[in-house]
Parts: sequence; structure tokens; C-alpha cells
Amino acid sequence: MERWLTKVCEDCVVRDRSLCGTLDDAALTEMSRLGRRRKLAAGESLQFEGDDNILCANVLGGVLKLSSLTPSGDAQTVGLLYPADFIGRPYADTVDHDITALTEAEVCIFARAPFERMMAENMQLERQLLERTLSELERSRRWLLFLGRKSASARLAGLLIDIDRRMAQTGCGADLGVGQLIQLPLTRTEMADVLGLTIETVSRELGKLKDAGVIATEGRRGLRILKPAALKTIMDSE
Amino acid sequence: MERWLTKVCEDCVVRDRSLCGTLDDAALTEMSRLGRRRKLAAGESLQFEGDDNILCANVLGGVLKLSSLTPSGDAQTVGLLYPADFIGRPYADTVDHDITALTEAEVCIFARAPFERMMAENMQLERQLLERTLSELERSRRWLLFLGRKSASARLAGLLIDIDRRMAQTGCGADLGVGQLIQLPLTRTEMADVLGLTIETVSRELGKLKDAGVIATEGRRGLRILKPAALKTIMDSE
DNA sequence: CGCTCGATTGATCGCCGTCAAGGTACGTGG
DNA sequence: CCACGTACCTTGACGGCGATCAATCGAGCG
Repeated sequence: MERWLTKVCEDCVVRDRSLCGTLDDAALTEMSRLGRRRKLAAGESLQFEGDDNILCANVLGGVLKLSSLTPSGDAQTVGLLYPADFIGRPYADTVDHDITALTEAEVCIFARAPFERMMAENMQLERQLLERTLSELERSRRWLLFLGRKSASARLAGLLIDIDRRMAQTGCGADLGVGQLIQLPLTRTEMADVLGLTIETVSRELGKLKDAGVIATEGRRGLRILKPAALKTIMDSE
Repeated sequence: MERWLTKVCEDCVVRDRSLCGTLDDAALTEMSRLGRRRKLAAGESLQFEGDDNILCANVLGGVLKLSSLTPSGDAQTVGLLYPADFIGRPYADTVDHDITALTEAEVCIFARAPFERMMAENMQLERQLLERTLSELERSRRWLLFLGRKSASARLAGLLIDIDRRMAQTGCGADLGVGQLIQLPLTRTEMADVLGLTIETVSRELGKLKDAGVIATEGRRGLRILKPAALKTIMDSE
């Protein structure tokens, strides 16, 4: 029994990169007892804004989004979640954002209460989460700068570069190197929701990048970055 | 000597609301040995993006901003700091944003290394910082939604409401209640930098709010919110 | 092969940025 | 206490970027 539970973590693809990466064997065994895996279909939601906050999780595979609906009805995505990312907000009563799978995804879920107990007993867990949260805050603030000050083309370039980097890091199918085929985890509409733009503008800007030979597309979700330097220049431009 | 150092914290105006609020007497004595107060003139910067990350601090009084310059040269403010707020990013090598006083301000500074040592030895300190960072991340994400999806008038209304709330909470001069005089901690230009707008648009939108009788202004920095409900409606509108 | 949903493309509109010209608060010095 | 100067703010005219509305296209699936 014990061995089986441990094995859940042993074959975990993100074990060394996730929050759990720093745990010793005893703590990992305890964690494996608390966690359970769940698969999500594309479009399926893990939780909704306003829900009771009862869970935390690690992303094992796939890409998810954090989003909110404005009172006036349209969506804004405030963050993307890739494998090894942490989901949840310990100590809070309610959930702040919807969490929805963009692709098929798998997560390792912990009930919030026992997870918080684990944090209290394992300092390195709390420390890890603090460092991750600080990083995430920084990511969010950098994105603020994009939404506040950058043109549609710069925002799109920034998103494509970010996706490329994250997909490479997490081994979601992208390899390092120019011209590699990436499978975009987002539809045009979803990209628009991240960028604070409309689907039409996203489509037009993608068209311009294609015409300029900076990228190439393959079907709806295939993407090749042909001129990374040019893309970065566009990202940094106004 | 010991008594004097302790006294530094004893007369601290934000003692119960700051990070240090949860510390016991022994730990507080240790903190008071590490911290030193510093006054900042309006416009003075505590640190710049790219600097070596050598300090953390608590805000004692005044209002400060966190901001970045885009490569193309214009400013975006990514956060505002009020009394009792925490400044700094433990564990990071370099500083992510400029920190500048908007008004006269006072901070209680700790060198980063000893501050991190204190955190390692005082779990509640790390725990407090984690909770604050999670809150701050949430604030930042909510602001993302504004910059991504809201009109100039909704953004401005949101900022005014936020300032009102924070000033009331931190006792910066605002009292609760309709029509109270608030001293805005920001100039029009600084408001524009927060909102991702231009100074002209901010000025025009303020004018509209005045014409509608929602607010009244008094000199450059004086503000009264006459119709809070109307302001909230505008904030929630598209 | 046809259906459906998503993506593209085009035409037009409006918000907000830009450029430009006063105007007003507020500190300074007479 | 008032004149003056400067920095900040307000107001106006105009243009462009991206939203909106609308039609068509095309990928992917049954």
C-alpha cells in the first residue's frame, strides 16, 4: 500500500520541478497519500470564481488558464499554467478566478486543509511556495506593463515568445531552436482574452507577422517562429 | 540600549498591521536591531530596476509606487505601496522595478540577508509574507483585468475607489464617509502611469466625473467622492 | 461529402492618443 | 501682501489604432 502510494510520486513527470521537488522521502510519501490525480478535458474547469476554496494542485501536464469575467460580461485571462506550476491560494476562503483547461490536462490535487498542514510541518514547502508566488507576482506585473502600454503587435509578439519559452521549458512538445513546430495551447479567442484584444485583431496581427516572414502557421494551432530576433524587436517596440 | 532599540518598534505606527505584527517580544527586539528608518522626499527613489537586491522594508508612512520603464521609454506603474505594506523580494538577485516615493514617505529598512535569516528562524514571518504576496498577486491580477478590458472612465473610477479605500484603511488623512476630503497621493501624470492612459485623458475623465457631480476636486490634489455608488457603477461598466 | 465551429478578411466607427494652446495652482521673491 | 514664474493641469482639434459589424473562408469531424 505504502509502496503504491509512493509510486504515484515516483513516476511523476514534474516531480523534480514542482513544489514537491524539495521534499524528502518521508514527506513525499505523506504528500502522495494526500494527492490524487485528475484528468481534465480541454475546456473543462477545475473551479470557478467565488467557489469555496477547497483545493490546491500541481499541474502535471497540459496548459490551463486563470481567468475572470468582468461585470460587463467579457473574459480576461490573467495567467497561464504550465506543467509543474502550482494552482491554488492557501489561507483564502474563496476562489479568485476560474481555472480552465485549455488543452487536455492532468493535475495532482490536494485538499486545501491537509495541504496547509503539510506546509506548516515542512518549511521548505512554504518557502518554495513563497518563492513561486513572488515570481508569479513579478510575471503578472510585467504583463501589466504590456497591457498598459503596448500595441497589439507588441502584445502578440510577447505572448508568442512567452509560450515558446514555457513550452520549451516544460517539454510540451516544443524543442529549442528556430523554426521548430509548436502546438499553440490557445485558440485565437483565448489569445485575445490574454492580450486584452479582440479575435479579429489577433487574426490580423498574426497575418502581418506571417506576411513579414517572422512566423509561419500550420493549421489552426501549429506555429513556427522563423525570426526570433525580429519577434523580440516587435515585442520591445511601442 | 536594548530598551532603546525595542522602543523603535514600540512607537511604530504600523506595528500591528505590518509584517512584524505577529512577532513575539524577543523576535521584535531582534528586528528592531536590524531595521533602520529612512525618510524619503516626494519623488525620491529607494531603488531602481536592475539594482542589486540588497534591501527589504516596511512602509511606515506616505505612498510609494512600483514602476518600470518600457524599452520605448514610457512609464508604467505596476503597484502602489501604502503604510504597513511590505517592500522587497527576498531570494532574488536583482530588483525588478523602480520604487519611488509619491509623497513624503518613511520606510523601515532591513538589509536583505539578515532579513532572510529572520524569516528562516521565524516561521510566522515567512507565513505572513506568503499571505501578503498571495494578496498582492491577486490585486495585480485584478488590475490586469482593468487594463485589459476597461474603458478610461472605468479605470479611473477603479483607481479613485482603490485610493479611497487604502487611504481610509491606513489612516492617511481620509475618513470614512461620503464627501470627505482626500489628498490624492498622485499627480495627473502619475495617475496616467497607473492607468495606462495619457495625462490628457485622465484630466478629461476627471472633468466628466466632476460635471456629473460624482466627485468634486479641491486644488490639484484634493478630492471628494460625492456619489460612491455612481462611481462603483462606472467602475463596473465596460 | 457536408456540417459546424473557428478563423480570416473587409468596411466603418469611436475612443483615446497626439499635438497644440491656454489656464490655474502654488511657491518665491520683491 | 502682491507680482511673478514655473510646473502642472485643462481644453480643443485632429488622426490612428483597434473595436464592431458583417460576410466569407476553411479546417477538422462525423
